[in-house]
Amino acid sequence: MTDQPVKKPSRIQTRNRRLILDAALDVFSRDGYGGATLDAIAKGAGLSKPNLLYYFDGKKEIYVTLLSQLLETWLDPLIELDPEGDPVEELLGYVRHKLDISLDLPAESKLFAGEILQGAPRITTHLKDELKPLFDRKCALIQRWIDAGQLAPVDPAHLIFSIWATTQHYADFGAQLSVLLAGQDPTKRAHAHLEQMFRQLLTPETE
Amino acid sequence: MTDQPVKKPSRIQTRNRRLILDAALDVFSRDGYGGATLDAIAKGAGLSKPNLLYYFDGKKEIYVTLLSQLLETWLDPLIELDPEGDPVEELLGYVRHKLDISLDLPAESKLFAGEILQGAPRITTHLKDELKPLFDRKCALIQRWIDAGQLAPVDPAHLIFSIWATTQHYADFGAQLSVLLAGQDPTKRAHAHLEQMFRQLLTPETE
DNA sequence: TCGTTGCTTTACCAATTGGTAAAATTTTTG
DNA sequence: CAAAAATTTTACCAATTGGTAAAGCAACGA
Repeated sequence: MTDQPVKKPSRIQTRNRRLILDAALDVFSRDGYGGATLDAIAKGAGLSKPNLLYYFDGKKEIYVTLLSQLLETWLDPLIELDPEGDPVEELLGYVRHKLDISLDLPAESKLFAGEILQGAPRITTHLKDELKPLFDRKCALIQRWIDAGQLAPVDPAHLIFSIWATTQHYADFGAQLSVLLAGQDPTKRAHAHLEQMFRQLLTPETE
Repeated sequence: MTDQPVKKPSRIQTRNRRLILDAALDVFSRDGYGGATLDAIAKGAGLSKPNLLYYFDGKKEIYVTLLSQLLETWLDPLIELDPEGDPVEELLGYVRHKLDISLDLPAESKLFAGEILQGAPRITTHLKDELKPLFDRKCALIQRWIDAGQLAPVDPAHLIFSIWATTQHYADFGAQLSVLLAGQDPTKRAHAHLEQMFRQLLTPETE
């Protein structure tokens, strides 16, 4: 069973692949998959186009690599929901964490949103294999918390959707926000608002 | 001041422009602006490409026409927020209405989301001139309701963002939802969940 | 019925795009 | 250092794309 034709990558390889992926994130998130060009990515990475294609097999592979790496970062905070912790605080912590990510890494969020928007044609497999099982586990956990009376009765799946929607909104619709808020920084108020909303929704009635 | 070189459009014109815009909505919302092609739109409309360009001056004009028509439909339900009605019910009605639109017209929602996602480069003007003033007026209205004690104290702007985010999510992230919910229809539970969440958030404390 | 106008088709085209072949160069290794 | 391997450049190319020119056809008012 010694099938390891995979050599460890050279320093040059790691550096250039990194450069390419960074540039690609910029371009793909700004122009969408269809609007992005290899020339733009190559330019952004400071490489020639054929050189770029020496590291990746094509436009699609760059894109998919980017997305699947991203998906892991994306799932992490959800994984960290601790069954042992206080349910309300765990979920509010998740909201905070998600919002921080959206505010700090809008390009990543946009890339992901753009792919889903177009029907997720290139990552449905990843969604099914990685996101779905995790999602199901966390829904079950939330349901257990509710059954134990530690959480107000909410629909676990749609609660998660609401968290995703409200937090991602600050990244994905950033262009709209900056028009509507006339450029003022939404960070503090966003945090306060989501905290208020979800705390009220989740806190169980203590009679 | 008799400057009216604008003739009323012929029946053929209205029909073909409609055909084109319908096809364009399909293509743009599925492939994004950059990924969409005039050939695909022409094919969808059942016209030749040059024929299509007889009705519109180019790709961009089709797209912008589509978006600005859409923006009006988009603003309508917000306009209808009635200062005379019961605040909580008015806002919950808005949530319901928005959710219905997302569920019924996902392509429209996706088109809009896609444009914002890419920084709204082609409709910032529209946003500033039409959406912003309306948004400001409605924020002020919500604030008045709060001051009158008819609504729990929330941040008006971020409340609106949350409504937009949660309702649009069902259209824009439809591909993700259908993976996570394994195809079951989210309609009923979505309505119930959002009603529960926003009612709780908005109902003022009656002590 | 004729001429004007409006609509459609045919035949193009220049620019861009994703991608390749192979030579030239640099880096690593024995 | 010399050979082998890895990396980069140069020179391409076929397909696609947004768009045009101009001829053909249809409709309609006088």
